[in-house]
Amino acid sequence: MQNDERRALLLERATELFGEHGYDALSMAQIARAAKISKALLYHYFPSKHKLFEAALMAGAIELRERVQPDPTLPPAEQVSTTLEAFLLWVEERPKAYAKMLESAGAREVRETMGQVRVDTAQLILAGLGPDGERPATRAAVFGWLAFLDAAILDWIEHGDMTRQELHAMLLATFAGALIASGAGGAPMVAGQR
Amino acid sequence: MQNDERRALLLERATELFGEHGYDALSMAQIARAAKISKALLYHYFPSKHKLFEAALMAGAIELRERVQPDPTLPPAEQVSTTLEAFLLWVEERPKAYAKMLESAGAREVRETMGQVRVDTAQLILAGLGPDGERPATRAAVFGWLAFLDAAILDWIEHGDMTRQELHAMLLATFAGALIASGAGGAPMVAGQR
DNA sequence: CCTGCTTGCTGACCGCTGGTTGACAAGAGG
DNA sequence: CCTCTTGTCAACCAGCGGTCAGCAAGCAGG
Repeated sequence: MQNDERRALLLERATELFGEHGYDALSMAQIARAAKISKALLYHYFPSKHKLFEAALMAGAIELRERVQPDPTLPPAEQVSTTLEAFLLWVEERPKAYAKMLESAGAREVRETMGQVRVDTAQLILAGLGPDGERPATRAAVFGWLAFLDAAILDWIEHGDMTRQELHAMLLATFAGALIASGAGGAPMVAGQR
Repeated sequence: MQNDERRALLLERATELFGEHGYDALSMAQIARAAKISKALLYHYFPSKHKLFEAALMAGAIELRERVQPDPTLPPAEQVSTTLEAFLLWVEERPKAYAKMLESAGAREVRETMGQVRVDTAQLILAGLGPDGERPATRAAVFGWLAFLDAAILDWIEHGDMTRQELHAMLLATFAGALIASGAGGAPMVAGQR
């Protein structure tokens, strides 16, 4: 079998399995068994479990980024709203996998990688806030809100008793509230995509 | 050495080490070596790593609960404010250990335990909110805010460029903002201790 | 046809982890 | 003196992430 073809196949299968079991409940031996190859061959294509997970994560992140790309012709507040909506739609398509990915963020080996993703996202939002984005309280508020976002989404997925529209409105209002609470003018809410 | 005495000593030492290294970066063999006993003896006192961690966590939780107990003679809004202040003071005394505990929450084996702690905390806050506490959006908002709280605290610990007063004001305003965003009246903010 | 090199692939192994077990030493009570 | 309980540990287990020597097959050159 060709090198690239097999690699792509393995990545696809691994992505699926990670989304089903999470990072630390899934062993390399299991992945190899599911793909009907030896563990050593799996290590031939991916140098470590951490890197394999990263590759699977990045594949998803690229697709997500395309889907939530804000429309720069819209006013800033609209951009935030539609980007958030696109994000929630994306989550709604794969709720269990998203939940497992959030869980996996706590695993020792991938904590730093996932943390970096969050830092990048926060930086994007902060950059859109202009000078307010440099104030420590605003930085903490944006980090806090990203955690709020994920926790609220987990609750949404788990209980299933809210509409996407309700959640969207609550998240958006909380974002504005957090910015105001941090002392930022909260004026030009420019979009931050994920 | 007496049974209870040794057990207490081991618990103390383990609490210290967990606060220093986190759950998954610390092995039972290391704990045993630090206490100058064999691993098997450690397992004689605590049936599993998970239970040992739980015991260490509970010891801290009891102390914390005493310190943040709200004064029921104060008006509800005051109770929230002073409880939050007491909590931040507690964190400020052991910032690194608190951060490590938050990190440890992601480890597979203790995730459920830590999740339960958070559910209990949320329940306490929701109970204080009266009828609004039963609305799905408010429940999600409270869960979200608890995550906001921890993320903002991590940012505060990591960067060290905010005063406790600033953080306190930001967290309190965000809490009110989240409640309003969830559609709750936000009126009688009754205290929820940790 | 044979030889030799590359390439895809594997079984067996390593050090570590959380967790278990059988046995030894010591003190108490008869 | 014997026995029973209690504290203690070395040695072991299966599973983990990760490594390595070597097999099998296809292709090139003589």
